[in-house]
Amino acid sequence: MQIRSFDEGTLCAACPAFEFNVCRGVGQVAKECSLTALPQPSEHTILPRRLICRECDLLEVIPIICHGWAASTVTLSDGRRQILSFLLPGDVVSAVLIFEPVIQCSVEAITEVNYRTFKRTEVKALLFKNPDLFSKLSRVWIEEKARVDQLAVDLGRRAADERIARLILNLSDRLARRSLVRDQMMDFPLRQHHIADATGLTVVHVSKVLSEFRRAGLVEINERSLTISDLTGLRCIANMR
Amino acid sequence: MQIRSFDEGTLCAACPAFEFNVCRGVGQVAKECSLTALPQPSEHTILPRRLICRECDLLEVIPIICHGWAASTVTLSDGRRQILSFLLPGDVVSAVLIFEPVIQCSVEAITEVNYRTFKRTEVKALLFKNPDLFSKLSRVWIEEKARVDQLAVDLGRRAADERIARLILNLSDRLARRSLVRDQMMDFPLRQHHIADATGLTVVHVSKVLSEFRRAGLVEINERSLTISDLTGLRCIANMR
DNA sequence: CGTGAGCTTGACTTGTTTCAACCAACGTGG
DNA sequence: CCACGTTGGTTGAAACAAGTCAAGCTCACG
Repeated sequence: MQIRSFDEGTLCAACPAFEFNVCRGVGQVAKECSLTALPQPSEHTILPRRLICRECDLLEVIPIICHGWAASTVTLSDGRRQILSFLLPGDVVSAVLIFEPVIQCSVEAITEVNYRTFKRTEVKALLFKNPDLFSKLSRVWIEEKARVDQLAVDLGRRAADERIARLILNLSDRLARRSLVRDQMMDFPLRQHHIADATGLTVVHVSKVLSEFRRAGLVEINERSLTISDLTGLRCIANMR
Repeated sequence: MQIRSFDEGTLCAACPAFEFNVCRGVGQVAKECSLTALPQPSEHTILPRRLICRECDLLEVIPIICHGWAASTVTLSDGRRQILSFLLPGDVVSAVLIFEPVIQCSVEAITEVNYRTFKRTEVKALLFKNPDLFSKLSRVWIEEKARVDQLAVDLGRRAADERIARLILNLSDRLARRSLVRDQMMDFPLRQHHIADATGLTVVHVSKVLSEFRRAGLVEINERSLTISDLTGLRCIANMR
């Protein structure tokens, strides 16, 4: 299964921001989302572990992921790292960039990542002319905020197994909305250290919990792909306990 | 020291959202922020521990705190609670409400709270006519997001004493911007359970850490007020370790 | 063939929670 | 007036979840 990429039609419906990606070259979609006014976005490809941008960078541009996974991260002076969100195909790197040129966290490619960038000034101008686009982008923005809120609750008040179970379920949901899940099986390029950094745990502990999940028949992980074998069980761990 | 209220001129400068509060009745400020088009906001006062709104409420209105402290909280089914932010005089309850009527967390008064509400439709309409107001509100929105991001990092990657030190310093900064700090002394209506819920710790542990801080001569807390006696020391604990 | 990144496992340590008891302040109602 | 419950804070002992350290394994890569 190699569906780390995007299915344009579906994504456009599931993920408002993605309209940016397809606003050129895909006639049908372009008409729908009235973004044809934007000039051709510039396209970039970067290797795993490389940075798309780094903390405090001045970006005159809004990057949107087209292909691959990335993570937005914050690193403390002593090396501790927190991943604030995983970016999937169709995600805006950060909706904040629409109004503010300086980004507060680094964005690192997990897989090979292909992304396109739009000039902020142009997007902003278009935004005011087009209330439909405006409401779509504000939804993106609101969802982004809701996810960090949720993350804070998870990190503040949930145990290790809950956090990991929820991470898996969240990713699975987001991938499913992009039609990137088939039979509970999905592409899963995360290393355990990504999971650790996203859940505020250590790699060692993540390994132990994941082994436990596997032993309990909840998930199977191999070859950069993950299958949820016991959805109910996983949900159960994720919600309560 | 009883400065839990606001100094209108200062707040208006320090805190864009506060202009909403003063847009009526304060001629000078009203002219500056061109919000006179908005009808008189409705005013409310509620007692400590009461809710301003609850999770999933449908709010056709945007509340802004004028006086007192509140907290926006999320509560899990088993009673675990996480405070996502403390709301001080001049704060919008949640910038999300400008575009989205349903609020994702409860907002609870800590002290007696006085707040005013503005109809979302009216604010929204005004927003499009007034790019200056727009950019001010987007700054509020961005700051709100930055704070949750920071919270997530703290909860994910920092130890108990760091979290508590940072909470105190953050509040002190925000109060200082509102001229509510004199000689490192500020009104501090938080109970230890608020600190616990904000830092993802237990009340017992908060008590221990705070006692430690007091013993080390970092802070003094009494009678609902807090003094930072050793700013450098506190900063040191907050940043590194 | 060596090197480095990633994963697993076990033994041990530590930070935080849990449980419990106790005290102080406060308001309420008899 | 006292008795009482409630809320908030403190402290200590024991339990536990997660971290640290360390060793060993696989795999990919040059």
